[in-house]
Amino acid sequence: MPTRAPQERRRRRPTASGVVLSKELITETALRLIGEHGPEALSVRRLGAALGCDPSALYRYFRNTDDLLLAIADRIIGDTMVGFVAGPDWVASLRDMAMRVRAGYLAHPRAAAMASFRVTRRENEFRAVETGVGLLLSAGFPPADAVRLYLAFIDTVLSHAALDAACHALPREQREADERAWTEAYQSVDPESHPALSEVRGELHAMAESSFEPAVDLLLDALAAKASALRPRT
Amino acid sequence: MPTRAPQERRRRRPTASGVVLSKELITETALRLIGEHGPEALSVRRLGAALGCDPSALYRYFRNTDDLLLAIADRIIGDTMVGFVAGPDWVASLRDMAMRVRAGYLAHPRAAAMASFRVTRRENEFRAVETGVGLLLSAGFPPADAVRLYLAFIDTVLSHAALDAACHALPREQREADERAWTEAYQSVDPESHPALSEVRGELHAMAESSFEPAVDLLLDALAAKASALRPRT
DNA sequence: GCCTTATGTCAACAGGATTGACGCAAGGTG
DNA sequence: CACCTTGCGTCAATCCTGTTGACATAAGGC
Repeated sequence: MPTRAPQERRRRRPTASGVVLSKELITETALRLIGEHGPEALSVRRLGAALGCDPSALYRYFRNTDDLLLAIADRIIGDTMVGFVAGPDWVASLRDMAMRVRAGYLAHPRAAAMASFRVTRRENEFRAVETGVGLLLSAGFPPADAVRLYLAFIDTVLSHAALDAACHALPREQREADERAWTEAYQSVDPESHPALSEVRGELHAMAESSFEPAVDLLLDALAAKASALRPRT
Repeated sequence: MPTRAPQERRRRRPTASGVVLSKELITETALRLIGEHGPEALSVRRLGAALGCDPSALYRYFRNTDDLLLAIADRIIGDTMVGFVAGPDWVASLRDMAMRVRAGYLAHPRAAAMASFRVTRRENEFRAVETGVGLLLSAGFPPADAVRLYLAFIDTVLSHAALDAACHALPREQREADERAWTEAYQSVDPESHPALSEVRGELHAMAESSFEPAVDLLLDALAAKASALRPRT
């Protein structure tokens, strides 16, 4: 008879409220907590209460809160990349990756704001790096360039996604006030002291929109140009 | 006799240690504290200790710690763009702007990390938009494009700077652990399941570095290419 | 059925932000 | 010069936070 894997062998004693804890249940609950009540709602005490266990029980599963945070971040990465398959067109595939990451962050705006700049060192991040670097290698970049360019790409994607997520996490009134600023406050600039702003006055409303797609497309343009410089004729 | 401005009229009683408090002294001390002892050294208690006053005295000057943080952020923005003048080369000028923003954020990472996603709508932001849009107009872009492209540019700069700042704001152990991950944990990948990672193994240390300059340069490359497509021969 | 040990619980600690009451002294006023 | 208002520094208290060590108990292999 096959012995079960060690991590499945672990005994899971139910808590006082009858729940059986697991890493998965904890990260899920944490994500739900953040989504419902904001990032400041995430504390070991509140998480324990939401799970129906003593706060200190969490330390049997995560070394500390940072460890928990990384697990949450990795779960978001995993969710966003579910069902993704790299196609033959590396630029289109990277673009698909970018749009997925953004969608994943927008689905959990508040968690994204906390975790977007961390290296999770976990399986899902592993796979994302593998995929992205693989695409750049397939484009013909040598390893050193593939790594550097992937980093520039993914950081742009992650940080822009975090920016979008942060905006979505703002209270509605504040977000609308920020948007109105571009179409109202900025309209009455003095042409003398601010000639450029005055000249583009009619277009400033575009500043209220997300720059995610333009920025990613500019970056992909630059990558494509670099790649075709590598192989002048294909 | 001219009456002094209300804010100058305020009485400033010296603290027990003889210091006379002010908004300026408090923000300066907070920045010094962060610079000397790391970002986690900023707490009301420690700030009070550094100033030689009771922690609660700070609440006479700032509504709460968030208010204090915004004051600090505003000071950083001001410092960042001091002395900047746009030159004739629009690409170089945008690059200069980018590097200044980053330097300003990195000098005070924690404050930057917390405030970088907000729209200030104050004079400094005003001037930055004026300058940046003006540079793109001078490059020959029509108003609508100048606005959209400036947005993509500045968001990339701001969000990458925030990303860098956020990494620098991490406690040292966490940051070092994140960096080590690329040279250690990621080294032992299975070549079978992760062929691309395995191929670039020797270059992964680059992932621990900042992608700010590569990303900004890629974006500027793309902008320059777009501009020269506008005016094939100058 | 026993023994090991994983794991949930409890109590405690240090340090965080914030607030309300208190009282000193700074400064305008007469 | 003396008085009175009030700005503001101080103190003490409250309620949070993460984290740890001792303890108890049940799960599961034998």
